[in-house]
Amino acid sequence: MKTSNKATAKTSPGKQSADQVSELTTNRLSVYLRCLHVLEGAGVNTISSQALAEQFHLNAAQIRKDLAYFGEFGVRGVGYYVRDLKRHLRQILGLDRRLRVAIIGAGNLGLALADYPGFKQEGFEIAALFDTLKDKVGHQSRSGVTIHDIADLKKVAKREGIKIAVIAVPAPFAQPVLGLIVAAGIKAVLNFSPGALQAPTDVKLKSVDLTVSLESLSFFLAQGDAEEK
Amino acid sequence: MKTSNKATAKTSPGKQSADQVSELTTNRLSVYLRCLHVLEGAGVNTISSQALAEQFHLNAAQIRKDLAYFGEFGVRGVGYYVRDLKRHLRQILGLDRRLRVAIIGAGNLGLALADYPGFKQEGFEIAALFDTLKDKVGHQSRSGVTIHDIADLKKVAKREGIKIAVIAVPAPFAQPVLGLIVAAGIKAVLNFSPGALQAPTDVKLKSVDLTVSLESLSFFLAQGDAEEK
DNA sequence: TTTTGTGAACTAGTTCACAGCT
DNA sequence: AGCTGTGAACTAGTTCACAAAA
Repeated sequence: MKTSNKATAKTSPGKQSADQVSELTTNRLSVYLRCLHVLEGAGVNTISSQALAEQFHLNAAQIRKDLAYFGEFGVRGVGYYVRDLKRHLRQILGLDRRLRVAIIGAGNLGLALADYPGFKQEGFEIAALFDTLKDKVGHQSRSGVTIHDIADLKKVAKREGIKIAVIAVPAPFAQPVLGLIVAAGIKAVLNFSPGALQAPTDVKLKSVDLTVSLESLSFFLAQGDAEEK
Repeated sequence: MKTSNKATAKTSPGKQSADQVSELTTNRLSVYLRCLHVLEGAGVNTISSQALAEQFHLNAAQIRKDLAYFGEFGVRGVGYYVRDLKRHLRQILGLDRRLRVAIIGAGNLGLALADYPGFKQEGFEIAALFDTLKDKVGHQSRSGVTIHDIADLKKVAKREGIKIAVIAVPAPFAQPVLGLIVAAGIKAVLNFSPGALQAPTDVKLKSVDLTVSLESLSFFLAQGDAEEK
């Protein structure tokens, strides 16, 4: 990084400004971290962007550019030290701490997510489930997560230090539930219910819409059928 | 559509060329269709792109452009007829037929997806579950979907006319399972396991990576914490 | 020599703005 | 008058290609 850098006024000159990092970039950081896990497991100490790109079907220039937003982690002529870069990425992604998650909706999907092993892996901890049904409240998921009354969301969220909420309720309840989440002071939400939700700008809402995904696949199939004559 | 259109050689001039429609566009078509469901339910007969955009927080020009890829569905001075456009969108998305889906992996997530009501809604039908565990094979999900041995995937897929596969197995099995899916002649796959998979070009693979989604939220929280002083 | 970090070039996607149809 | 359909302008994202560092 040249110090005589005239353009693109960076707010904090050292690194970690993250002024306006695209979501596509942050998603890729997560992918890179997973690649590094694999490499570390294979006993690799150092990796070039080129080699990383080839091994995991990525683009070398993009890897370098994504990483360069946050600092100079590479060594010219060598590449990146796997352990070092992994540590940096975990720190950038905020994974260097336990992140407590609440799942709203103790139906099929909510309970499945609560027991999903992939979450625990990288520092996420399912701290609570919430539902409205009286005969679910007080019980636990298979893995031992307690189901609370959704009316207690704010109280339990504060007590348990919950930072992320997952919406797994039927579509008509999604927007009101989001309201409760926002009122509880939670700033990051992963939504599994179909349809767009409206959230304040200081709350990060990410949606996984299974219907849209499936219909997109259906479109692909319909096109294929139409084209082949 | 002017007939004196010189550039951008369309393969089939009438409509429905869909030469190279972006995935972002097809995802939005699915969103539009859902909006139209709502409007139809509310008894609305006709809607302008402007009104549609305002009501559902979309962009009017984008709606028009997305739709114009596939034909001239609007009426100048009026807008779009809700019932008509809905029918067109269902046809474009290939939803004017039952689409049979198989879920591979009868664990928590697979079983939850099998019973997910959102799927049945728009013509999708969960026709079969697959697993390797002998004590699961032969049983049924809560909603009555039979669990087959994954070794029978090809046979059952042919018999049941399965067009879409959903991967809900632990990460290490995802790539080999995809191999079986491809060998069974299924051309559209929705993958829930973390990590990138390699598929032939004639197979459409769509991945929902929960880890990436959560880590992206974590990044957002980490940035917020770092900036507020 | 090898490989990073990065301006420049390119490609994709979105929004504007308006001619032309109803 | 009202609204679509669409080139043109703009914005975002990706890839190239190379100077500078180790």
